[in-house]
Amino acid sequence: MPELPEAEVVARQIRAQLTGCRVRELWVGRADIVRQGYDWRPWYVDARLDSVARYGKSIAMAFAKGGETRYLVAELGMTGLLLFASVAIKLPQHIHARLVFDGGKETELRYWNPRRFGCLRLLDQGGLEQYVRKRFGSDPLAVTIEDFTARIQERRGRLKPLLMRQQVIAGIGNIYANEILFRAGLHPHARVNRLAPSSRERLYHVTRTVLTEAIACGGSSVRDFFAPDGGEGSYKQYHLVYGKTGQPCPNRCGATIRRLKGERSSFYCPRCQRRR
DNA sequence: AGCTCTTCCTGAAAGC
DNA sequence: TGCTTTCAGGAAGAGC
Repeated sequence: MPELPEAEVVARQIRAQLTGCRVRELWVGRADIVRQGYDWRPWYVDARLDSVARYGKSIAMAFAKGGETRYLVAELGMTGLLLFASVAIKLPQHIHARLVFDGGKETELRYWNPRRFGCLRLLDQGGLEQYVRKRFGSDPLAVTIEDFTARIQERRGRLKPLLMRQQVIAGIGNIYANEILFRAGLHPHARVNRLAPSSRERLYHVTRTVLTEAIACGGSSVRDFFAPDGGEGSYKQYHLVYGKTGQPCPNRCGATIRRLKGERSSFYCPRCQRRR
């Protein structure tokens, strides 16, 4: 499941490989995968890929043509991938869209998504701004410690859902939320507004460290994450709690990792992550 | 505001 | 072995 680090790896590879290339064709295999702007497909022909950005877990490609800029935004959902054609050839099913650039096989990008929790959007400048404003809060790698703690302390609920709330902090999903909370020594159900200032600051730094390290590793390939070039991320080997129910706590505290019931897989150490 | 439940969807894994 | 059932999960929306 691509989260911020995986999306960042995807954006970087596309940026390196395809920036400046001209679109020959935008092929869409199933119309319902394009959630917004389906009728704008023809515009993209002959446009050039100008830049690639990441918002939370989404990847936004900016195309330029005749002084105008439009965007193709990809939400990967759980199982979505953007793959260069040479890689996608191994995954013939579930390719819902293809972006064909001038220059042959190495310059084709395919959107693969078997479960289709995810979509594509074709947006103009205003559409992109609205999309970003509505859905994405602060980027954890760009936000200052002051903004981060201010955003957090005014909230009332539990810590883990807040950390995964895209409108507040954008890009963190279940895997990294679990890893961050363990490393910060904070319980998933800790009350956000009762965190000590030192805990909030620790959370800020741990979040950035975990995400930065994960990006440097190329992300986590937990089930089926592949970068556009087919590479797998290696950060999974540094996971301390995710998917490790019953195993001894990596801090050697003597407790075993638990999984909270009635909730989407929260993995934590009951001794190292106290609720207070 | 925040919490829980439901929906979307497919393939892997578990159950019989 | 082969069929059926369950489950996982990001995000959005409904209802409380």
